[in-house]
Amino acid sequence: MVLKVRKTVKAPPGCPMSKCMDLLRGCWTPEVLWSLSEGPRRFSELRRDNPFISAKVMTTRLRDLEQLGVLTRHVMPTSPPTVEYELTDLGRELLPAIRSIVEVGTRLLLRDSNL
Amino acid sequence: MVLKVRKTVKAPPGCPMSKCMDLLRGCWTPEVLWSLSEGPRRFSELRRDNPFISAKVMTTRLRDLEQLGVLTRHVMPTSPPTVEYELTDLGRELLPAIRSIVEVGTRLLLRDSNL
DNA sequence: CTGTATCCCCGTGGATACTG
DNA sequence: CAGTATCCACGGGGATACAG
Repeated sequence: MVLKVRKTVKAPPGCPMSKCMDLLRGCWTPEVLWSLSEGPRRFSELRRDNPFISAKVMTTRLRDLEQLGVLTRHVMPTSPPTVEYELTDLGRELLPAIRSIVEVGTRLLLRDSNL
Repeated sequence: MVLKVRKTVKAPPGCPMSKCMDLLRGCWTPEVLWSLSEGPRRFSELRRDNPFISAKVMTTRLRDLEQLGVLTRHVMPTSPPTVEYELTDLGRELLPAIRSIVEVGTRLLLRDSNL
């Protein structure tokens, strides 16, 4: 076994932009958070919301985001199991940025179709 | 020589968020665009603005962004050479999203230091 | 001053099969 | 239902040296 010594630093700490981007890392992350913006959702619901995200990636993103304190994972003792994900306060703080991204993207798409 | 046949599709076309994120690809991209938000800048100025971005990556990002129509590259016939980069209209449309990212990040940083 | 050319590492993500 | 386990491909990015 080898310890990871390598620095993973991609941007200097203390920079506002990277502070935010670090939480949005992974090109599917904004989509997942967006799905959660209206309230708690279950794993299968998230998958239905984003049919192009594989189960593996979905799980990875959710685990990472949980680790970062962006969302919470709540397992209910049912059978079959039910798991609910919900944004934390920190997660909700990211929504304005994501909303901007969506708005800009929407405008660009409209532009395209009007050409 | 091998032809690239593999699909590079990361998100379905027609999705607003990916429409915007495609233009912001690369974790240094927002920083570069942010540096250009106040007007045209030269290569060396951009490097000074973002001392953590290597020359190679800076060039790569600038070339990609030029290709995408986000900025223009203007070479002046001086010696030594002078090159100026400037946002296009499309590039300026991305600024609101980037501004949001910066704002959120700033708020998170302030929070941290107030703890 | 404005880049190129290598080389290499690592994270993200796709595909597929399998599980409690 | 809610994941895991593998394996693999690709692209971004760091480091360093070199170039017109």
